[in-house]
Amino acid sequence: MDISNDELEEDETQWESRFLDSAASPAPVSEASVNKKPGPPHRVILHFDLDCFYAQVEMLRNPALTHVPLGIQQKYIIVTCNYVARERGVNKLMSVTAAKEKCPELVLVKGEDLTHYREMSYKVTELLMSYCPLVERLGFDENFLDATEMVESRLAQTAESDRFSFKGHVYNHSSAEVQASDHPRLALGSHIAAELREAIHSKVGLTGCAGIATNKLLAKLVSGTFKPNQQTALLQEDVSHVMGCLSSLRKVPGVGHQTAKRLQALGLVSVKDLQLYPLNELVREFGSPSAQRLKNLALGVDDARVTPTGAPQSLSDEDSFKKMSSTKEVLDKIQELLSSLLERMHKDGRQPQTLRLTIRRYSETNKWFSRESRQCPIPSHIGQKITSGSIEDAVVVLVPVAVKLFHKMVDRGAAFHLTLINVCFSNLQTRGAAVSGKAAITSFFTRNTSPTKTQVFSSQSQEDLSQDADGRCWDHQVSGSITTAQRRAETTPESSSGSEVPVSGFTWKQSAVVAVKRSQKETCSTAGCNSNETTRALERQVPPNVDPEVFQLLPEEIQKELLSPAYLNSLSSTSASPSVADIGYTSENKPSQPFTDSQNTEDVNEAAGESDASDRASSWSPQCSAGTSVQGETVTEGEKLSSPRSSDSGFPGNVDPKVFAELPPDIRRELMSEWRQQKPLLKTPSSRKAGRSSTGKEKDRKTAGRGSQLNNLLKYFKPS
DNA sequence: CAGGGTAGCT
DNA sequence: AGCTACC
Repeated sequence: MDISNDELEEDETQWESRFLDSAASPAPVSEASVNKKPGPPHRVILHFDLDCFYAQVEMLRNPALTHVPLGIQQKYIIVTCNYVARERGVNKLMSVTAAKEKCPELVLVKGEDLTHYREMSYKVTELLMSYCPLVERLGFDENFLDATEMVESRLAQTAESDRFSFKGHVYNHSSAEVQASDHPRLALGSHIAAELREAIHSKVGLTGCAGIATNKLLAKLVSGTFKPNQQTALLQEDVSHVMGCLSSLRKVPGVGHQTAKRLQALGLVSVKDLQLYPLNELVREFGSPSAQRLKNLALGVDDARVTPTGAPQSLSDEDSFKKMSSTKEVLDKIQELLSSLLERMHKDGRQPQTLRLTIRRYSETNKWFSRESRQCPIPSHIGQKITSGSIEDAVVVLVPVAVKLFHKMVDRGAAFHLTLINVCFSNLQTRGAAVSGKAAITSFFTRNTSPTKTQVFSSQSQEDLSQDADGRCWDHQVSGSITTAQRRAETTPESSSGSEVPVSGFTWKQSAVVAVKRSQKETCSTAGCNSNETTRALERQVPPNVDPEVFQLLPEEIQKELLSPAYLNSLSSTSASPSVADIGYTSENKPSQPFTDSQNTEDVNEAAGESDASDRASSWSPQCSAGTSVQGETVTEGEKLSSPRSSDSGFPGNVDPKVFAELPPDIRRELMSEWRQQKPLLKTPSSRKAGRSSTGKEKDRKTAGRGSQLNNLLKYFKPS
């Protein structure tokens, strides 16, 4: 059976002319056919997969770990380990106890905080993007790169005698025996892969594998053929061999557990089974698009393009645990997660427009995997607190919102048993300001910056409300209370005045930890331990639209904050936007729509964003890309680097590819980084509906008003 | 599934 | 909002 005809060698002149056509006429190339069928025949796709990524990062951070068996631990499992540990029988996703049995000398490093992994991961992606914009991330440790145009341009420039060998392995062949001249594109692809792996090693310090093939599926399948730090190219003639070697359908990327089960129900277990199964029957089970895709995957056919990933579309933070069943714990956890998330969000520079809270409930009858979530819009005046750096203000306001979302899933007064909480910001809005671009770019590299100077409140949180699992704890009168004055003395020893509490030297997160520890000695909340009159007095003071129960759960300082004239004013000053009430303080039917009234958002942003150019110039100072700079050099073939095709590549339509290719690598990188910020807006699929209010001015706003260096660079761009 | 993320489709 | 998939 002739598999994948469409992927086999085609008439080259036809492809050449198509390529030239689209390169010559940048304008058209209907974006209608956005992610399918399009591409040139003969793509060259690279898949990069870093070796035991987390372990490598930890070994770079602490070279003493390099030669000891090392495991990266998240909770009770080893998520990955270095090769020393693997030699001793340790494997990925092994329980800590099993791993320690196998290898008692195993050194463990906690890997729950992903910050360093995320930073290194983006360094790799951005390095790749400095060579070619078509880079798609898959997790933190894998990247696809569409090298088609790089290959074509080398093909045009390289003498035949210079390109007749493969670098690295060739699947199923001893690569000496392969005539590279029969497979010039893949052979050149293997050279590019080798260069890029070397660049990753020399500039970021990480090793990894690569696969070279004609589509993503194949490149990925083949990349791990030879494992640490090697690469493998796949010739078309060996496609059926690769697919046939897969031990089950589950091994086909794109076929997950559920799909494999449904296929199994149809009697299909091997790849060959699926290849031979009648398409119409498949359509019956999966519908036409999915059926086609599945069958193609089994054949090694994959039309999916390398879709530039761009900046993340959401930021989330989560924690899992054996059991959480008190409201107090939930509140504390939400506060912890939100605090670190807000810090990340601030560094990113974009403004989240929706907040989502996800939980996983315990259930003995292995029903666990299911999660529930609730989300709500974030009014822009609150979002602005994040981008502007008022992180504490944002925490103050968002914690109760998140608690409210929690109570949309878990009844007050009902017992619960959670095993996970996740907090997520999404619907991220790039603002017109230079600030956002800079912050977002540097966010992946920069280390923790200046500590927060002032601490508006010390979070103690209501210890004892926690109480019973019945969840109604905040309703009872609690004895053993301490006085407000005592509490203040304990929680804010730095100052006797409650109004301004400067806590220098602590970041917010650190103070939060400190505060929580202190709070463990406390016995009750402000509300909980007050007499009836006091409680009523407080209730009278509940800010408009704030759920009194939620309000009472809050630390006193937060309550004060919410009652402050400044805060109350902020509610009314943005009359056109939803008040806090709209995002979940009141109980029923708020619109679950993301906040879409962008008009006044724009106004404010514009005002804030158009700071003068000199400010922005400093934002673009060189160290923005420090650490990964691809300084001068090595792109030895600098002039050979092919330029991205502007038409269907997803590359900004207004870039001049020739000019771009000639820019110094670090400048290219910077542009790519910048572009990455815009990319989500350019993406077709879902981001289209989100966030943008059909004022098709997006592009103009973005390209206008960037940093001065960028403005200089922008002269290379044709007006779109 | 474990764990802490992501993205896309429905 | 949930599911499926990927790492």
